[in-house]
Order: sequence, then structure tokens, then C-alpha cells
Amino acid sequence: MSLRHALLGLLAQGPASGYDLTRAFDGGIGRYAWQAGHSRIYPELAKMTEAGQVVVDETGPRGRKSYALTEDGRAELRRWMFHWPEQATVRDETVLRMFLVQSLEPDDARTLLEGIAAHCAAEIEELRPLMEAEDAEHREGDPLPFGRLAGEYGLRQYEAVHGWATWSLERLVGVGAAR
Amino acid sequence: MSLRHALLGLLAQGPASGYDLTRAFDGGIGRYAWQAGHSRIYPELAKMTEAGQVVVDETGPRGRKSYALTEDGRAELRRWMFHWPEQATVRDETVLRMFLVQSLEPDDARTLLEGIAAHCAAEIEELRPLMEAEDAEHREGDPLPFGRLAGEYGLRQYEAVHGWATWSLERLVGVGAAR
DNA sequence: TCTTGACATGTCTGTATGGACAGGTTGAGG
DNA sequence: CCTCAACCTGTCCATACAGACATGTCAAGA
Repeated sequence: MSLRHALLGLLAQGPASGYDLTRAFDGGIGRYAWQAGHSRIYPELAKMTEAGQVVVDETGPRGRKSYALTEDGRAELRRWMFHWPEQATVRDETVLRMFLVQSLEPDDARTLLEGIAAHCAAEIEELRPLMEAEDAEHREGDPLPFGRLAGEYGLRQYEAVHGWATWSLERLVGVGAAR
Repeated sequence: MSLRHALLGLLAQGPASGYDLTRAFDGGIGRYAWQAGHSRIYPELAKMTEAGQVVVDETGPRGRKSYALTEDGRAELRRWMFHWPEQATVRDETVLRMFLVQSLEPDDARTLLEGIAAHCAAEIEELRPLMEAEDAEHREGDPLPFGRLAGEYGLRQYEAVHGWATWSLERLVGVGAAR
């Protein structure tokens, strides 16, 4: 039911339509945390409405329906945020690839790790200026822009992977060189 | 089809039964990368056999069937490892919670971040000695134990999250204190 | 006026998946 | 000899999900 909580969390920022929420999943949340297409989002919003966690607070042009969180919805979000299961759902293709690097021939592993390192470096160069621009606009005392923490998470994530790939390359050198 | 590639990657380490593979998912790979239960693994192994990517190389007691990678299977694994889709599958409940921290009241957010930081610190203290023990046993020139790179990844991951949570707490202090 | 792209909501089908259901074997220790 | 835990393989069902299919509106610019 994580999709439901993702939607509750996004709606906690303010009312949004199914379309808006679908767009949100194109951004950082869909890239790093949880994917969802509109074909899942619309039915889920319907079920959440039935469950009393959201309401249609406004309709707009083109049949637009704007959803807002109810008290029940906010309570459920809070409950979920504080209730960590022992085994959280995880299914991450990128991390899986990292786990399986050692299944490749040493030469292939090295090539792949070099690719990962380069890719991370490129992402970092793209993300860092965005974060710095946000910080420059930010005034003392204002709430942080939504996604600032998430963006920082993504950045640190890439830095960690970059460091890992570099470290792994060093560790593999001995094996490959001895070939 | 990532489950298939996870299985191919695990089998690249050597033959294993469905039961062995199920156990493997209880470890790091299932915790950080990809979850799978035996009810998915057995049917998938059957399909992979049909596709010629694995073969039953040996039967043992209790109906045990040991699967081994074929050349086709190894080729498919390699192909997949080098073929990165623009948008990789990701569905990670833990990361989702991090994205949604800003949806909470500042006080709740602070409590949660403190919990995350403490949790990460505990995991780091558990993982680091394991890695150090493996390194102490490791001799120059030997191949790294399977999972050493993955373990290092997990460790660096926790360190990154810990750093992020600490940083986030600092950034939120202004908001909370001004309340 | 026309066309195009963005806005907007939905359904349907095949596959993925988790959790329950189901059943049988073997070895070690009491 | 017995029992129990670990070993071992499977199926079934309800739900989750991705991607295709389907439909229609509105605003801006040519």
C-alpha cells in the first residue's frame, strides 16, 4: 500500500489532481523512491476517496478533479511515517546491478564500474547546481522548498555510489592485473 | 524481468537449488536490492529452464534440484548488466519515507529524522565489523568474497543516509525553533 | 479557422508478486 | 525409536502494476 502513502504525502503539500500527481512521479520521487503511472493513480485515488482519506475539494476545466487530504488521511500518513516494518519493500534495479557486479568476468566488472562512476559524476554535476540555486534563493526562517531534502538525498546518494564504484575498482585491480 | 536477472546473477556464483536461492534473498540482496519469495522463484526457474538459460545439473535428497547457468544464461546476464534503461525500476519504501519527511509537521519531522539517524548509526556499527573481519581474512590476489562489494555498498549507503538525516535536522532547526 | 500540444480522466489485459495453502524428506539429538 | 527442525518443492488466489487502449477539452499560435 505504499502508493497510497506516497499519494497522501504528496497531497499533504496541498491539493492536487490525478494529473498533477502523475507529473510528480516523473520527478525525483519516481526516480529514486516509488514509481507510479496514471493507470494506478486514478483507481487508487478513487479507493482513497471511498476510505475517507481524501476528498474532491474542487473541480476545474477538462473534468479536472482536485483532491485534498482529510484529517483521516493526514493521520494515516503520520501513522505510516512512524511505523517502520522490519522488512520494508525494496525493489531497485540499479542496486541489484551493483549486487551482481561480482558475477561478471573481472574485465567486464571493471568496465561496468567505470561506467557507473562516470554516470554518477555526471548526475552530481547536474544536481549540485540545482541545489545550490535553491539554497541561494532561500531566506533564513522560510520553510525549505518541498523536495529540498529529497534532492539533497539524491545528491548524497550519487556521491556515495560514486565513492563505492571507485573503491570497488581499486579492490578489483589486484584480481584483474593478475589475470 | 529483474527477478530473472537476479537469479542469473546468483547462479553465476555457482549452481544452487530453489531453496538456496530463496535463502539468498533473506540476505543483503533481499534487503537492499530485490525481494523475492520462493513462490516466485520456483516458477521463474521453471520458465528459465524452458528458455534454456539454466539447466538442472544435479538432483539431491528431498527432491532437491540444483540449477546451473547455461552459456545462454550467462550471455543474457551480461547483456542485462550492460544495458541500462533510461528509467530503471525502483520501488523503495525507505526512500519514499525520506521523500515525504517534509510532509510532516516540523516537530514530527525532527523526531523522525532523529530516529533515522539513530537507526543508521546502529546498522553501521553492525556492518562495519563484518566488513573488517572479511578484509582481515582476505589475502592479496584472492578474489573478493561474493557480497563484499555489496556489503560495502550497504555500509556506504547507511553512512550517506546518516549524513543526510543529520544535515536535514540542521536545516529544519530554524523552522522548528521559530514556531 | 485550424492544428497541435498540453491538460485531463479513465479502463483493460497480461504479468508480477506476496502470503497462504499443501505436502513430503532427511538428519541429528534425545 | 522418535521427534523436531531444517530441508525442499510446489500451487493458488487476491492484489499490484505497466503499458496499451480509449476519449475528450482547452489555449495558443499559425
